[in-house]
Amino acid sequence: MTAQNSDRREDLLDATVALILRGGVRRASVEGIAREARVSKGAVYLEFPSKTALVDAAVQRELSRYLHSTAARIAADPEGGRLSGIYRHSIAELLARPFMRAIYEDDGRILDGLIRGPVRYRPRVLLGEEFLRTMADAGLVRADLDPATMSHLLSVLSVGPLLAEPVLRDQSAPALEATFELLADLVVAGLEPTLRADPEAGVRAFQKLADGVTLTFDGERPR
Amino acid sequence: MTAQNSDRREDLLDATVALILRGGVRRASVEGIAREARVSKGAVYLEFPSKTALVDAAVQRELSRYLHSTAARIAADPEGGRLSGIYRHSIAELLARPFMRAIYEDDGRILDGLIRGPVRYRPRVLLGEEFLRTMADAGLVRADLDPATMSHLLSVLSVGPLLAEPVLRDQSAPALEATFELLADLVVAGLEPTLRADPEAGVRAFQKLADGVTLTFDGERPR
DNA sequence: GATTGACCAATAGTGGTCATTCGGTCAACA
DNA sequence: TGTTGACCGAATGACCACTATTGGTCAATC
Repeated sequence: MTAQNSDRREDLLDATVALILRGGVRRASVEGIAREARVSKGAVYLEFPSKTALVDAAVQRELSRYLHSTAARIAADPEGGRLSGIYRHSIAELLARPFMRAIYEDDGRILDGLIRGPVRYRPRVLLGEEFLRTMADAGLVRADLDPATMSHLLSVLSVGPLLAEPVLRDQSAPALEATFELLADLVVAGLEPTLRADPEAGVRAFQKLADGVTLTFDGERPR
Repeated sequence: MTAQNSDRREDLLDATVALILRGGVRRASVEGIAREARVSKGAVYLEFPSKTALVDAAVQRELSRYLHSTAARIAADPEGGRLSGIYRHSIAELLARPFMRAIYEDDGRILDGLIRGPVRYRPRVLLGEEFLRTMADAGLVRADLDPATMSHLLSVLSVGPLLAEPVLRDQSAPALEATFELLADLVVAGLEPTLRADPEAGVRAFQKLADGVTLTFDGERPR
C-alpha cells in the first residue's frame, strides 16, 4: 500500500512534468494530469492537497534529482570538485534536463506560453553564499572575493547565457555549449586561486548542498 | 532652412525616444510624437517616409551616440584600450542610457509592454569578429581563442546579466554594477594575454567601430 | 477504507459588434 | 512653398453574452 501509493505519487509527478513541458503550468489541468497518470481526478487530491502543492512537489523533485545527478558527475571526475568542475558539471546537467531548463529559461514566452506562470517556480540561487565560503576555506576559490557577489555571479553565468540565447540567436553564433566551455575557462582563470588545492573538499561541499536542498516557495502557505 | 529642418528632425527623434520610453513602440503613435515635438502630424511625413523609418532613425541615432560616448570614455582612460577597459566602459555607458537599456533588456514585457515590439530594434552584436581580430593582432586579446566565439561571449556577458537581473532579483543580490565589475576582472584574467601590450591600438579599433556603425534592420525594405 | 467521477461555483475563453485609433494622404491654407 | 489638420480605409481592442474548462468536493461505488 505504501509502495502502491508511492508509485501513484511518482506517476502523478511524472504526469505533471510531462504536461507542464507540453503546455505550461497554466494549461496543465488537474484532470489532464490525472488522465496522463491513469488515475481519477479525486486520487490526485488523495496525494496532494492542491494543484499548487502538486506542482511544487514536481519542481522540488526535479531540483533534487538535478542536484544529485550533478553531484554524481562531480564525484566521478577527479577534477570535478574544483569550482570550474562544479560549474561545468552543473551546466552540463542543466542543459540535459528539459524540465530544469524550462524552469530557468522560461520568462513566460517559450513556445508561446510554455511554463507561463508565476515566478514561484524558479530557484533564485543554486550555489549559495555558505557553499562558497566552504569552498574558499578549502582553498578552491579565491579568498579575497566576496562570497555573496561570487554566488550571484555564478548564477548570472548560468542563467544569463540561457536567457541571452534567444536574443542573440544568429546563424553565426556559436553553440551554447561552446560559450559555456569558454565561460568555464574564465571561471578557472578568474575565480580559482593560483595554487591548486585538493578538489575533494569541493565534492563533499556540493554533496552536502545536494542533500540539504529544500525549496521554499514564494507564497508561504502552500494551500 | 536646413538648420530649421535639422532641428525639427532632431526634435522628432527626441520625441520618439521619449514616447517609446514612456509606453513602448506600439503605443507611441505618430500623432503623439508630433504633438510631443510640437509639430503637426503631416510634418512628420515631411521628415520621414514612415513611422518605421522614424523609429529606425531614432534607434540608429541612439546607437551611434552610445558608441561615440563609449569611445570617448575609452580614449579618456589610459588603460581604456584594453579589452577589459572596452568592456567596462561599454557597460557603464550602456547602463547610463535608458533607451539603450530598453532596446537590449526588453524581451517584450518591461512595464507590461514597454518597447513591446519587433526584434527588429535589437542589435545582435556590438564587438564583432573583425574587431576582435584587430585586438588580437595588437596583442590585446588572447590570440589562441576563436574571435567568433569570443565576440559572442562578450555579447553574452553584456546582455546576460541584464536579462538575468529580473530573474535573479533578490534582496540579497548585489548591485548590477558590482556584478559587472567582477565580470570585468574575469575578462582581464581570462581573455587578455599575459604580456601587456600598448592599449592605444584598442582605442583606435573601437573608434573605428563607432565611426563605421550602420544598423541593418531585419526587414530589407524599410517601407 | 480506498477510489471514483458527477457535480459545483468560479474563472477563462469564444465569437461577434462596433466605436476608437491607427498610419498615411492630400486639398486647403498661410 | 512649406505646413497643416480633416479625412481615409484598415486595424485594434473594449465590451458583451455565452460557453467551456478549471480547481476542488463528496456522496456513491467498489
